[in-house]
Amino acid sequence: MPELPDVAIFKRYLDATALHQEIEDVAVEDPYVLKGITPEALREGVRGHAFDSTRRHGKYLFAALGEGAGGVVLHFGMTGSLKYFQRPEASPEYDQVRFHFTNGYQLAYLSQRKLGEVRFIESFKTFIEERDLGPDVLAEDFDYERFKETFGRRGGMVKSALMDQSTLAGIGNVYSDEILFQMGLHPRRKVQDLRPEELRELYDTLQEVLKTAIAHDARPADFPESYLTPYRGEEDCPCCEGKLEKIEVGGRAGYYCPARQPAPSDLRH
DNA sequence: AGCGATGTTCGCCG
DNA sequence: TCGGCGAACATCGC
Repeated sequence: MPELPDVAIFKRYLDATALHQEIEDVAVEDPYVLKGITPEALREGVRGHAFDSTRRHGKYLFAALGEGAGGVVLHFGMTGSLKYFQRPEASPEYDQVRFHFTNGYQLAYLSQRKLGEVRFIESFKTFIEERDLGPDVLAEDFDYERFKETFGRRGGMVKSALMDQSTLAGIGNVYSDEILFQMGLHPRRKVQDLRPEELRELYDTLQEVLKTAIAHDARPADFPESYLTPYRGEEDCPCCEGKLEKIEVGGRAGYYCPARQPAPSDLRH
């Protein structure tokens, strides 16, 4: 479930495995996942270089080749991930792009449903601007003032606003539900109806939830017992004796606890 | 066999 | 100009 915490773990994984390894070749299984570049041009761009640092912005991971050589942007869609391996029998299914290193290892970009993308770009900063991505919600300089400026101006429902990547970068369907559950905020509350202290608490909660997820390697099974995510799709609420509700918000399935996250008055009649 | 799924984009409408 | 909505993208699992 590649949202910010998952991509943060992919970043750590790439940093611990494929960094500083000379790239010998690139194999593209399905060019469909390559956007804006041909397999040949990608190979031309990376061969002989090494990934020398990585950066993450929201759900995007950038692996830089260093010294103005550009780099590779990875986006994981709904089903993407990375695997670093050596022996052919360890080769994963659904690999779309493989970077072969001179040490005999490969880094595979996997995407079972091909909704992710791989790009070759010059500048990550430019890419972020062109994509119109909002601030990364775990960036150093993303303070409460910044949150108020961007998110606080939003109209619409709080769940939809949290998931809008041009407002805030990094939060998707699963973590928006978790953030709202932890705070006890109904997904259909209007952003403009939030009291100042609620807006402040939302900022604190979203940071706390994302950091907690990363601290648990973005593995829902390891999340604290008070977390909703492992219970998505199940009936019983982890916080009380009641049942979770499933509703549609902005075309996405949202799960919440009606007891903990009371509906706003304008939704009752 | 049909439907839903963790993501993004685009066009249409109010 | 923004937000809501539905469809589209590709594919798999239930």
